[in-house]
Amino acid sequence: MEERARRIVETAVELAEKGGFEAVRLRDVASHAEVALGTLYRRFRSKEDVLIAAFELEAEELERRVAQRPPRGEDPIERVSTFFGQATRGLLLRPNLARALLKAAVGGDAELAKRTAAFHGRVHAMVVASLRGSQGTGHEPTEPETAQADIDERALAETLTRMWFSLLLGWSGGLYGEATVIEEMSQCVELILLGAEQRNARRAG
Amino acid sequence: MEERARRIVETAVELAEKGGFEAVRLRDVASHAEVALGTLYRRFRSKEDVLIAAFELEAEELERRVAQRPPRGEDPIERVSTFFGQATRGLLLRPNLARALLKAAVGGDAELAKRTAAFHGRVHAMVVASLRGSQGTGHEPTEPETAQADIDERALAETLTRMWFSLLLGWSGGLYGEATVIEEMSQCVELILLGAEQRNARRAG
DNA sequence: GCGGCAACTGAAACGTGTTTCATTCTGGGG
DNA sequence: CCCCAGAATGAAACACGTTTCAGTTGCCGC
Repeated sequence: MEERARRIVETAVELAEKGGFEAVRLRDVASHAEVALGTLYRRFRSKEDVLIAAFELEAEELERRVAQRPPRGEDPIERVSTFFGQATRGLLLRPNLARALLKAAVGGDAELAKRTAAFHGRVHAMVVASLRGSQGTGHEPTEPETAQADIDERALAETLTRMWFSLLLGWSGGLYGEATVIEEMSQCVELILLGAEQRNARRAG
Repeated sequence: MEERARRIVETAVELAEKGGFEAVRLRDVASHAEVALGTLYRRFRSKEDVLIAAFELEAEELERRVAQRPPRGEDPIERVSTFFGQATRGLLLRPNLARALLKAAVGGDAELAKRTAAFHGRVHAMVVASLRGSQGTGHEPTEPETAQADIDERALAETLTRMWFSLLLGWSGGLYGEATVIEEMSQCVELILLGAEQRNARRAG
């Protein structure tokens, strides 16, 4: 990321940490980042755009953490639950920032929704890795036989990621606390992975 | 709902149908509803507040439709899938309005998040009814033995409703079309209900 | 009727996201 | 060294959600 853009995003993060979405006033962002407002608008289409860029940084951080300490455990259910627990706790370390990022992620227009979808895609990859219990990037060559499983894994990961996002939105609205998000997410992982097992068994049988 | 408030919400719905969230300019709403802006702000805390009130009307409409033609079928999975299909198609009949309502539902503050949660609650009740295959309101007296099942049903319904909402957000952002929402939702219903079956079987066994 | 209080009104003002524009800077090619 | 296209700047303007307020209206108890 180019120097000015980086400063802009960093400043937005600082302000969001302190006071959430509303505290990120673009005039302040521009002046603290020492750029003109027009420059900010040359790089970013909107306030949401700036914050979604920050969300992408957050995703990178999560990827680093997961790469360092990949979820262990025998059971895929356990590994995936652990992953989401880790991700949730990491994001919610800075609650005001997290709320601001979520608001930006759902508040943007269709163009920005694609960038949010890309963020989801990065989470999927980590979920798939947790499912498999490998530290792979999710794109190693696989045997033809596992291609179908691949598709299924991806669909499961997408579903779980959507679920996670939805729980985070509930947290953001004050409906439940961090512990509830993690607990509910574990329940969901269990339900959905058990369901997938069962469905595959029925189709095979 | 009081006369003026009703006119305000109706006007907001009309404008939202035509041009979505941004087209609902509160000055226009007030003047078309023939009230002063100050009056609008006496009744509603914000633009989101007005639109969430509209969302509640939408919920009532859905409840009427479901009461008239409750989802049939032998299988709970089939009934719940049918319910969500019906709900999705009903909401997406007016896509601009639907997007506006969703944006309001996720964009509000903590206070409004509670009202959104209440909307979810109404959907839960319909999901539970579909699960059971009865047209009940969800509050008939139940035998003590089914109390535990009740809790489980409610948790399942909440999970499914969150899932639905999350898919609607994806639709709203242009990530997928109506058919995809319905299809994905069916997959989820299948996965989650099979998973619940399986989990209960394991715990019992 | 009448007084008074609460609601309504119209209009202005404010804050902040976003746009515009004339001017100034800057770095790379002649 | 000079030129200039593209980028950056500073400042003003605009749009719209939201707030404020002084004046008006309408209703309810007396």
